[in-house]
Amino acid sequence: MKPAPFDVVEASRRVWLRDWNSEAASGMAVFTAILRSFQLLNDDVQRVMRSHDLTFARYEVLAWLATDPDSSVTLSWISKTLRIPPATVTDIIDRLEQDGLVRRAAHPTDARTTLAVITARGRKVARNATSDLNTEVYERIGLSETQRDQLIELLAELRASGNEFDVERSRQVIDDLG
Amino acid sequence: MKPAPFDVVEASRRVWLRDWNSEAASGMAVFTAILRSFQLLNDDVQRVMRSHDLTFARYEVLAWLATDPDSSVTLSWISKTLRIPPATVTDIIDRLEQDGLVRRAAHPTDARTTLAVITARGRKVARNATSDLNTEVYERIGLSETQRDQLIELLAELRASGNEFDVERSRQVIDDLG
DNA sequence: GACCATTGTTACGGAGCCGAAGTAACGTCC
DNA sequence: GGACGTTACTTCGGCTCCGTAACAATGGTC
Repeated sequence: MKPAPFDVVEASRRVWLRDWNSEAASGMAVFTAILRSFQLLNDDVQRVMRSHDLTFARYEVLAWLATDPDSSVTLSWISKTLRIPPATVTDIIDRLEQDGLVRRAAHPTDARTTLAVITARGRKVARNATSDLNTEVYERIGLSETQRDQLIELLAELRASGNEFDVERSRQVIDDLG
Repeated sequence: MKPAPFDVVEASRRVWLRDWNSEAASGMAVFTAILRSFQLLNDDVQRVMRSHDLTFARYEVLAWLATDPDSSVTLSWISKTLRIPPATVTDIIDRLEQDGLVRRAAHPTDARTTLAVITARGRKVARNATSDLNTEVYERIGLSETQRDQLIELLAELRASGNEFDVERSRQVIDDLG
């Protein structure tokens, strides 16, 4: 996509400062900047996804399944962790199953819950897609390592304050990964 | 929506550092952090939009029309500036027109182009929606003024390096606003 | 006047979200 | 051990936006 004729974030900010207040203006600028940055990167991500016959949502599920040592995960875990509505999880798993990348399995003790299990083919697809994402998008983001860290840190604070994840439990869970 | 059980960004980063390289890991973390921050704020934005019978895309168009002194703008300008595909612009204007918030008008000199003109009702709706967005989302973002500025600055650099907007022309255009 | 670019529209399928309803299984509390 | 509320997943219909492609009409250029 071609560049916009000007920086919409900065332009909007001027308008907001004129018509509203500085608190609203900076908040608006934060949201708009995040939205536009997302769109920018997402365009590239989608391109890679299409070349692997995936969508980002399907890829995300696959990627988590591929990293999990047990290679299986409950559908509700997917919904909670990736913040995907249950009805959409059903769609996604349907499609992944249909493509032979995942299969549904019964939970050993809880008859209500369904497990998603990655297949060998799914594992291969996940690995290839991630490899492409890395070289074609992630490694090309135009920021220094220091800037990336700052950005990640600021957004972590934004998310924590908005209760996007459980700050208390997070440390334990993550330490368990290592 | 309820918080995720842990910080997915940080968890993914550990996995990436184990399986790939630090460049890919920080890039992935940047994208994921932006995505999740967007989702977090967007949930609130959508809530406000729904209460005004708008979508964010329709609101954005309306808000720009409301601030423009001439109150009219070509459809192609909308497409380029807000990065909305032409076919979607047609949909959006159709709906705004149907709701009586905007009307189409012929361009005075170029018979190919169509102008979108905001109505009095559209102006009122835009103002109310913005007011709610400000108090219910933008003014509540959990970052200090300094942090917001840092964040906006980092994202501006990310966008500029990704050619999201025309850096050269942007200064002129924005100075013209003031 | 021929040629190409730009503008907007139409049509089609795909993806994900929303809301609401429904089924089935689990857990708890009296 | 039965009633009740909760949790897990599915189904359905509708909506919005995207991607692609084709098309008509106009404008600009050589």
